[in-house]
Amino acid sequence: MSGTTRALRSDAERTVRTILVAAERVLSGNPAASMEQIAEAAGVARTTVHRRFASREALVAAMAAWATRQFAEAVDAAHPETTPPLVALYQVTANVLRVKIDWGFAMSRALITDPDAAAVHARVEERCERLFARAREAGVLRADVDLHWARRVYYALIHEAAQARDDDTEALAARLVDTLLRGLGTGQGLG
Amino acid sequence: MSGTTRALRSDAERTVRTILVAAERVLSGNPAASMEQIAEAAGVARTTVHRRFASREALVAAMAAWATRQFAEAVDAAHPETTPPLVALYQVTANVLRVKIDWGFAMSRALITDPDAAAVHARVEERCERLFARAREAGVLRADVDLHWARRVYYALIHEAAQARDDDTEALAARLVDTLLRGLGTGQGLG
DNA sequence: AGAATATGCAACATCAATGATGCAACTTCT
DNA sequence: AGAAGTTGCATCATTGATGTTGCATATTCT
Repeated sequence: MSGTTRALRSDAERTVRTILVAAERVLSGNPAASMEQIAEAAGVARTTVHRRFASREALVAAMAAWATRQFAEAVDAAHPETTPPLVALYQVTANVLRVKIDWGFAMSRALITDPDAAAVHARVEERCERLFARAREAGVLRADVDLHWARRVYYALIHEAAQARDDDTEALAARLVDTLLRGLGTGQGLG
Repeated sequence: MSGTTRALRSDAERTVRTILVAAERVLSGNPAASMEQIAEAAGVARTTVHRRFASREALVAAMAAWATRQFAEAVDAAHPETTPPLVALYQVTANVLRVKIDWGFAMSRALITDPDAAAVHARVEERCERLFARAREAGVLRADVDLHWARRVYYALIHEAAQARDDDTEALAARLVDTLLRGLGTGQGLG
C-alpha cells in the first residue's frame, strides 16, 4: 500500500504483526488492559508499541482493519451469492468461525469505532441478508421466518460457537447450522 | 438486613436505588464509563455516589448482588423442578428475560467479579442443567443432543433476545423457545 | 424548633495510563 | 566497514479517573 521504506521493512512489519496478535489475545481477555500489558504480551517495550501506533485508538483501529479484511475474505471465499444457499451457509459459517476465533475482540469493536471497517461490516450484513432471503426462497428456511430474527440468531450462534476455540471449524459449523435449522427439540407438543 | 439507621432510611435507600439503576443504564452502554457519568445519569453529585459506595468495585458488586437476587427469584418463580419441562422452559425464559433486559450489565459481570453472586449463578446453572436433562428425558429435546451445547445455545438466545428490550417478554420467550426447539429451517435436505 | 441525616459543591491528594523524547546498542542492508 | 533503521531503557509531562474531606444547605423525623 505504501512505498515509504524499502530496507528493513520486513522487520518492522513482523513487529507490527506480533503486536496486533498480542493485542487481540490480551484485549479479548480484558478489554480494559493497558498498553503496558499488550506490550508485555508481545515481548516488546511499551515505547515500541507507541512508535508503531500513535495511540491506543490507532492500535485498535489497525486491529479492526486487519480483522475486517480477513472477515470479508472469509465471506468472499464462500461465494454466498452463487453457491446453493445451504452449501453457502455451511461454508460461510466455517470460514467466519476461523476468523472470529482468532479476532473476536477486533471484530466486535470494529462495528463501533472504525469508519471504514463499519462500511465493510455493513456490506457483509447485506450479503448475509441476501443469503438468508435466498435460503428462504429455496425452502431451506421456513417461509414464515422473520429474516431479522434469523440473522440475529445466526450471529448469536456464531458468537457462541467461536468461544469454543476449537480448531475443527468444520465440525463447529456443521453443528451450528444444524442447530440453526433443526433446533434442538423433537417437535413433540409444539403444534 | 441491617439496623444501623432508623430515621431517613427511606431517603438513602431511594438514592441508592436511583444510582444502581443509572449505573446499569450507563454501564450497559459503555462498560468503561466514569463515576462522573454514572452520577450525572443518576442526577446526583459524584461525591454522593462515593458516599454510598466506597469504590467503583463496590458499586459494581452491589449491582451484581441486586441483579443476582432478581435472577434467582425469576428462576424460582417458574418452579423449574416441578412444572412440566416445556412449560417450565417457557416460564423461566420469560421471567429471566424480564430481569436480563433491565440488568444485562450487572448480570454479565456478576460471574466474573462477585464471589457470592458467582455461587448463586452456579446454583442456577445447575438447575438449568437439570431442567434440560428432564426436557430430554421427556422427549422435548432430542435424545442425541449435547446438553452442554444446548445450554450454551439457550444462553446465547437469551442474550440476543434481551437486546430487543421489548416489554412483551412473553412473546419474546415464545419465539425464543420455538427457535430453540424447532430451529428456523424446514428440514429439507438435512438427512 | 431542634436533632439527625443527606446532599451539593469545591478543593485536594493520588494514581495509573498515555504519549513523547533522547540515547545507546543492536541488526540488517549495501 | 558504513549507513539506515529498529529496539530497549530511562525519563518526563499530561491527563483523566478515583477517592477523601470540610462546609454550607436542605430535608425529614421527633
